[in-house]
Amino acid sequence: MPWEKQFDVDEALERAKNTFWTVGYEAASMSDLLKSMGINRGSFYDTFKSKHDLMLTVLRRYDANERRVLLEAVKLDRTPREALVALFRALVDDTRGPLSHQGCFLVNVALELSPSDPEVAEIVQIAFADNEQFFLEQIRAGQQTGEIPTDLGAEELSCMLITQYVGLMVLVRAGSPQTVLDAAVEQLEKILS
Amino acid sequence: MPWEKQFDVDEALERAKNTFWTVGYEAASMSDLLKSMGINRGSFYDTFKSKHDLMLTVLRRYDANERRVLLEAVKLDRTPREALVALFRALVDDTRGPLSHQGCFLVNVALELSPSDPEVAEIVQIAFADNEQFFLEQIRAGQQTGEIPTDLGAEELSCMLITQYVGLMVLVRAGSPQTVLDAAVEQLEKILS
DNA sequence: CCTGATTTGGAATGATCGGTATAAATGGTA
DNA sequence: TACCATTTATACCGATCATTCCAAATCAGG
Repeated sequence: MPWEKQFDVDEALERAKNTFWTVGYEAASMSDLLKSMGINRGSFYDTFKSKHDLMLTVLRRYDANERRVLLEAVKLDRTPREALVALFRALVDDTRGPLSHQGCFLVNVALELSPSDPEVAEIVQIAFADNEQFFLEQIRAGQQTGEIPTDLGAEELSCMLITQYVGLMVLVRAGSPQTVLDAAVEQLEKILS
Repeated sequence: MPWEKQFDVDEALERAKNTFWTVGYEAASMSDLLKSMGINRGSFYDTFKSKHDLMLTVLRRYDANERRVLLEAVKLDRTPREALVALFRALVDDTRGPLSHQGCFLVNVALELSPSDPEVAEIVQIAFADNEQFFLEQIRAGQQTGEIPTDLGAEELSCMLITQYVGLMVLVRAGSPQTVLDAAVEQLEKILS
């Protein structure tokens, strides 16, 4: 089995992400991770160095491959306002299905590790700021075409939206009733029109 | 030293809360807890039964003595709209000071334990629903006196407010810039007038 | 069919986990 | 002062923690 890796690194990272996502960083033991990743101890420490480094790798991968990709996907074939609405609808619709009540990986990690882990905190803050920037761009574009009212300050509104984004993800994970999530998004739509 | 407890149970719970609040449930070891509570193992298991039972006790105590008390305090000498504004201002002002960047104990626990701990989930859901009810009452009262616009649905708005509440607490713990927190609250004030 | 670089599974590491057991210390009562 | 219920401090429990280590297994190049 020499000369090349016997397992798919990307697939292993994907599975590690799911374990961290479901139970959190501290509660995910190395045994849990190795089992879900389908590799053995030797391979793990050779390839990923440590549990902490694994988390950083997984987090950066999620940020690039999922968070940013979602923002781009939601813009396709949509006006700015439609893009914002579609994003928030997608967030609360993820509640249905087998992976429900998991919330957002980034938000979960932010709350658990940010205060004690500067490297995580930096990744989280850049991601949050980037989301806020995305909101700001959509709001400004929507205000120019007239589909979003201009009597609301774009900067303040984008800050409220990032707060709403994070809040919704917590409520989803905490198991809040679907009616509450839907109502919150509905109110948001009203404000944007 | 017999005949009566040698330590203040309430004081011990207060200190336990601070430890859970700072590092979370999983990351708080029994050694950490005993040290911060200032009691020994025997006394602990006699009085509090287990780490898990301690968390439930602390959580219920926080809910009754701090969350509910804050809602009542904020209503004193204030109109409904003023009460809502004062509450959100207080949330983001807690960032300053030595206990900053801790967020809300209830929100922290909700995200870490709700998916895996039904007892915690129930306490959290009742607390969130009670906060939402508080928001709804203030909105309706404010709409009757005319200080809050009636073109916004009170139910939807209260759902958005509980989402904002939770979201702000996460951003505080994640270390978001004060400007973002202030802007989000400012936007909220605009919507309420 | 060797050789040797590489990965494998799993044993072993010391530390720490939550929780229990116990014996010494305590101080009001008799 | 002898008694005794109670709390104290600490030794100890098996389990599990993240990590290290190593011999056995593997297979391309020679």
